[in-house]
Amino acid sequence: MRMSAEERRESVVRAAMIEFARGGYRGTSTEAIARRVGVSQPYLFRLFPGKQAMFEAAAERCVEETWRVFDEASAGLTGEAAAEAMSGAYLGLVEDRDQLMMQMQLYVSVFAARAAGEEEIGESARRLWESLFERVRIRIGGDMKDATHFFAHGMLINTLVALGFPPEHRIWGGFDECDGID
Amino acid sequence: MRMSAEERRESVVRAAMIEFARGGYRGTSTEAIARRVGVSQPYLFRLFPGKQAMFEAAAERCVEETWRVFDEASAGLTGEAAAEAMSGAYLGLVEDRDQLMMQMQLYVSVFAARAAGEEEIGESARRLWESLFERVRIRIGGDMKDATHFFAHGMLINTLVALGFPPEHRIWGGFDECDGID
DNA sequence: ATAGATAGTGATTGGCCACTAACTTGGAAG
DNA sequence: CTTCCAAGTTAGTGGCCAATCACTATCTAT
Repeated sequence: MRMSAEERRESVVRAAMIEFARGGYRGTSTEAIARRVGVSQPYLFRLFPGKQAMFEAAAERCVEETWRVFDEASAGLTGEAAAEAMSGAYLGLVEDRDQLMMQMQLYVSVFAARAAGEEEIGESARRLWESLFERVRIRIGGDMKDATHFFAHGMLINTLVALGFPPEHRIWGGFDECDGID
Repeated sequence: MRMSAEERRESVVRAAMIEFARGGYRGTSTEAIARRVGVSQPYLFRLFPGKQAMFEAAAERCVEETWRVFDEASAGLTGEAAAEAMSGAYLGLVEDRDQLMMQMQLYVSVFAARAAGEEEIGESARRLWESLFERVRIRIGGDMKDATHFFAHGMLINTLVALGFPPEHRIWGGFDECDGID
């Protein structure tokens, strides 16, 4: 039950990832996060300065986690082989829809923040994303075009998952032959 | 000032597209939409049964509009030429960020609705999307893989726009050589 | 044992927001 | 001119939710 603040923060981040992924920033109540953690709602504000900080922590964790998946899958590989391994790993993430959706929520939230005049959030999100892009690019051999294709197919997968197309649907077929990059 | 209910509904849909694109479903108040239309907030509820109906109308309009752009750009063309024309047209849409973002908002909202147990919304959204996919696929020659690539790059563009990468940023470079499909 | 610190709760509040009800205005046909 | 309908408004309500405050419980070190 009782745990250190650091441990609690960790479980809050994980719960926040799930809740924000499903409800978006505005559509998620801190109450829902607290319920998932198994803690009272006001206590969240001892662990984080505010709701936004929880979202940012969840978003950052999400990007880190994505790289971890890519990194593990392609350990020791380079070029085309690495690309195929990472594509396969990303397709595996389809099972864990929440992580893919947290990405999407990050994107739309950044846009909302920018539309509301808060550009700093956009900058840090861009840095996060670009650093993931760069690490992937280097891993698959350094070609810009290949990296672009890789990410493009990832973003399409996100969309198909969001819309709820079942993996056996024909639209998913396009991935069978090319595994993310061609 | 005074206009027919049908005309008003039309301007509400346009305003809703902009506001929902920027704020998302939960992050957009009907007050904001009403302000943009130039009408009192309660009057929206005479024109639409509720906020959700406004969102659905905006989403449907957004998909229609996307096809209209593709259709105009590729009129009379087929195959690779059509694909290039449509890719170019989509890149043109980057200027009008709101339309691209409304797409993203549709995707995450569908996921949220599904997470909340409302599957019907997901079904109609999938039908909408799939019908766009099909029309594009046929226009570019019928190949499934080509269509998948086309949409994948579209989704990546959405992401880059959301995050606010300026068009001159190097990450956009990957599009210079292949114009959306390779 | 007990003092101090750290983990955690219950009650509350002020603001926002979707939606309703009751009323007012404008304009076109007879 | 007046009557009637559709366009539009003002005022209000109930519910939700982030954040605060004052409080309690549990551990640890001396």
